[in-house]
Amino acid sequence: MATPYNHREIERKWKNVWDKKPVNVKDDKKPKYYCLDMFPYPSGSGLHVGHWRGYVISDVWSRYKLLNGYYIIHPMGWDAFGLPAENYAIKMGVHPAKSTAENVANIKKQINEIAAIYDWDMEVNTTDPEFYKWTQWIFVKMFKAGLAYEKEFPINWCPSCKTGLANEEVVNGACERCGTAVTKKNLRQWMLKITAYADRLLEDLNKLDWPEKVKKMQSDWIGKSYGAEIEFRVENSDKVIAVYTTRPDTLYGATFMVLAPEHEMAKDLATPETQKEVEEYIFKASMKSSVDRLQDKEKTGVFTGSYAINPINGEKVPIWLSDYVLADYGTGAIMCVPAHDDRDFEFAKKFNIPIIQVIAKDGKETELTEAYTGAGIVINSGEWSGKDSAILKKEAPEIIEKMGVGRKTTNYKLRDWVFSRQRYWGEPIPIIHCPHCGCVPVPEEELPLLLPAVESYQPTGTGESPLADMEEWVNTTCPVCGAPAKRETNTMPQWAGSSWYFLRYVDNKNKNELVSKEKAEAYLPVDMYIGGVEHAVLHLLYSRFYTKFLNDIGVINFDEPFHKLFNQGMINGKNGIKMSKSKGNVVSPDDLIRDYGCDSLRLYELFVGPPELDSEWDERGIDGVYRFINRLWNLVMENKDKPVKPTKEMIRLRHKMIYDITTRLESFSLNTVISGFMEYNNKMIEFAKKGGIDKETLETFTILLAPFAPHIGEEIWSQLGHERGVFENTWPKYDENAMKDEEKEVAVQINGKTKSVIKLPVDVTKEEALKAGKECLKDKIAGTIVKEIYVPGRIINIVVKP
RNA sequence: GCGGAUGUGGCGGAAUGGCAGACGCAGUAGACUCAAAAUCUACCGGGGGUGACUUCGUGAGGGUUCGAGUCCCUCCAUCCGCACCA
Repeated sequence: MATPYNHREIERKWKNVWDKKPVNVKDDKKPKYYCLDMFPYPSGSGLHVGHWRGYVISDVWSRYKLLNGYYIIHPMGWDAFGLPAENYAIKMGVHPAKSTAENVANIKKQINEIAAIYDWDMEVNTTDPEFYKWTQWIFVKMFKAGLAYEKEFPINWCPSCKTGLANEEVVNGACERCGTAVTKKNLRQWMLKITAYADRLLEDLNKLDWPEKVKKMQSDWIGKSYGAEIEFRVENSDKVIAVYTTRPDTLYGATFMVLAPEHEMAKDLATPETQKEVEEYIFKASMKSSVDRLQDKEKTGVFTGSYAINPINGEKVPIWLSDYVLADYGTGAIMCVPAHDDRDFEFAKKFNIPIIQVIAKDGKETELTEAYTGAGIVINSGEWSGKDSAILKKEAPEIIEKMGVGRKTTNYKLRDWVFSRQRYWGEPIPIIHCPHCGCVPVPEEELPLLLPAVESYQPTGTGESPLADMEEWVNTTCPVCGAPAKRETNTMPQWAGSSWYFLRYVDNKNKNELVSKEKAEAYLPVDMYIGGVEHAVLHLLYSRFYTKFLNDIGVINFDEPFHKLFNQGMINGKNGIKMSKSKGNVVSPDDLIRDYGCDSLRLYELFVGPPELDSEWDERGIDGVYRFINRLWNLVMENKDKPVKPTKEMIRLRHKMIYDITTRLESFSLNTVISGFMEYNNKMIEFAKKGGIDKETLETFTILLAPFAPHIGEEIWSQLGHERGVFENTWPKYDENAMKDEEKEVAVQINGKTKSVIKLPVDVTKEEALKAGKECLKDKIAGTIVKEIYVPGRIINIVVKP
């Protein structure tokens, strides 16, 4: 009996070997392949089996590419600024710098248990001044390019996190982090003009090999629409109100107009009779939170008392105020066509405003019980009547433009990025407020602007950051005129560092540049990015924006950061419940590694289910892969020294194995790769029982398995008598001819139902096959044969009529 | 409301339009053992039949096809995203 497989000893052995001699070393003669994980924020609770999955996938892919002859860039770092780290620090009563350092050390230890080929020489930490120097530098460059600007307006405010939030951080009216309902707060903010890149961010999605879902989420988030701005003159006044519409074809049906309560003209439109009511409505709207605004299904509104003139037909239309119109989209005012817009219909019904149908499916006016939003024939529209509404929709903007009452235009849902946070644990925004010169950036040579140590880092809740209390830090002099001036006290959001960290890995010790031209050209951009889907419109959009900006100012020579993206599914606890400390269903990898070994856990992480879907963790399932490893070990131990001449069947098995594993791996069907290993292992055991299995097949299996289970891969490879490591091989190639069977089992059917199975040579002719098929079914064919079908190697189907 | 994904044994899941349930977990029986664990062997969707067999079966209902889990249409359920963006 051979020595049983001892995972503890063998895994320790190979970890030591790799520490001394890593399997992936820098080699500029090889093509590079950059495989990146979304870097973690170092929380105090550590990793669970769900976090492992993404890291295992990226390591398997990296090692596969390594065997295909690439030099692999596979770095890891820490997204250590931001609310999670700071909230943890406040909870535990320690300084964020200290708790962050401890958590990084802890998680690094856990990540090393995965045995991934991370290159720790490339490690970055967003809280390291040598790193955030460049985060600040990018901000200064954006400021100089006019892309960072100050603005005071009511922003999304999380009362629990006590900070402002970007639109992307508000989910269903609640804070993305803590779930607290978001309120509005009027604050002076630093903004980044991401809208200046809206078109490029939208169009360049086409270049990306990303999941369609993520591309769609980004394109919906950018939300480009095509339409027209149309000017309505206010009756008895020289005021003009512009509205934005995507349906200029319905202009004749506009029977009223609605302005957002925040619209600059809202108050002025009130007449003495309506003034009180209008002011009340405006006040009430200003008090509403975004959650209230979402939840109020019933439309509210107030008539201003003024009328506008529809420019196409000179009709008088009443001007209303309602909070269903958003102030910061389009012009903050809309023309309302109740017959062809659901919201306008609802509003018109409630306030008894006339409804005029201008589009009919078949050209005939009908009684409308709801808005008709589809296309059709234009009616009741003067000289436009009779046209096809879809065509008119495209023509109308030009007609309006010629009339001098508007123009063709586009709009975006995307808003500029609220970039300042009223919190301590972030990069200080490197701006100095000078009473004479205004906003002046900290000179580039003075960066990094260090985050000062403060005694109280708790958020103040006042809209000021804790830095505001540090007089000696806040008070400074203007770098331009030397006058006394004050520092900006807001900090950057967590997304600041993560928007560009992947660029820094390849040149993380460069004191003079964010990344050198040579290294950027040699190693960037990222070829494969692996992480969860939760960042679809946050980190992934921001990173694209940063990359495009850095490309524009000549730092890098590409404008998309991540060529291919893979979103792994989550691993949940029993009954699909998300793993969390409070639910008590967190499965830690530590015990599993002790009992089953790293290789078993790596295999099981992939075997649980398709990598792109969420999976349920079943504790007992890992026994299956553990048994597989042991059976493989026993097979190798019992057969490695037997000289077995490979038979045709063994050679066929070997090539089929390479083919199956490679095609499944290439299509990222990693769960079926693992089941493939089990299948082929079982087949090799069958051969072994009948006399033996040849060494080359065992070797091939070992190389294929090595990226998935590297310890046992190395160990078996060395047991098979090799001095050099298993990763010094190249990925095996299959030969199509060698994997072809001589005979195939063919199902014989009558009317599509299998009645028998026969073995046929693969080169049999159709006639011979059908003859053999009919021969074996001769007792069962009752009636006349109407059709005979033969699909080589698969089925014979005899179609019979009774 | 709009958009997307998913739906297959007791469970996780496999199936270029061609033998549904690969692979694994759990389970049943047997071998080994004083015994247990581990391991090995066999079985393992439902109904019917002693049996070679037969019949039903991939969320529901239609359709296309010699043949449908797979393609088309209409629903249902679950999950995710967006949500007054004019």
